[in-house]
Amino acid sequence: MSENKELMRGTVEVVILRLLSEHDLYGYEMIKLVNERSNGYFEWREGSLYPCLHKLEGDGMVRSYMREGPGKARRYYTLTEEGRKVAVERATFTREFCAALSLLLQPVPEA
Amino acid sequence: MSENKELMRGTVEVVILRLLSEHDLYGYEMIKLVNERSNGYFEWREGSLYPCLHKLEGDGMVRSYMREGPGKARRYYTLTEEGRKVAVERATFTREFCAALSLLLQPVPEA
DNA sequence: CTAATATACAAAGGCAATCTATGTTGTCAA
DNA sequence: TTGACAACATAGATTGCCTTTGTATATTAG
Repeated sequence: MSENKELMRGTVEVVILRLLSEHDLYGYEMIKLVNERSNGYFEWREGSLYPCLHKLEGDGMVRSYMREGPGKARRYYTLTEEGRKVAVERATFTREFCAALSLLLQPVPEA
Repeated sequence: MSENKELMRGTVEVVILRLLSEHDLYGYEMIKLVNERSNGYFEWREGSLYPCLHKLEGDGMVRSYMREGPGKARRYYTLTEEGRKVAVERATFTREFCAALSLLLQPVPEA
């Protein structure tokens, strides 16, 4: 499903923000979650995700904290107030963009 | 409408191919057409389009020819047989990708 | 008739998000 | 104890597009 990796561009941030709108998650969990939910259209790897998470943290969109438990300690991410606002805006915009693109790409009517 | 230029990535080629599936067009015309049809979500400029057209021609997806007429001579583009096939495939794939992304970005249900 | 604007094509150079690749540490099952 | 997997991390390369600049012609305004 790697027909066009370029399409993924600009989607990582907004997908992360949307995921965290439901509840806190740790990085590795996001990867599994997205790859399952997208019916194979997304194929996230660590290298795609972690740099982006760090950037979002630097931008004040998310905060992180360690949580101990069974297994290895995990770094959970949570939305800041700003992040929660931006999540809605960007998700809305991106859905509208998808709609506009799909419209442009409608099948050509048969003669 | 330049909230996220990265979203445009990987869309230029498929949109061109889809446009040419209807009838031949020249470059400048494509720009105007897309910017109108997309309700402002696309803001193509020359620098986005022409290099991509040349690439598609190099890849054997399109052919071009000059057409004289009133006004300045224009270079028209037309799909090759291969290009016509790829146009359908890529447009379909991209629409499915948009659907998958929109699904991921569904609004969070209110509590 | 002249200036300004729009049409039309072209290409060099740079950016920035992402991918590839690799590394580390810790856990668990065989 | 060895392999596989979980979990995080980052350096470096890639690449498509944007910005900028350039050319030339056509059209409209004044």
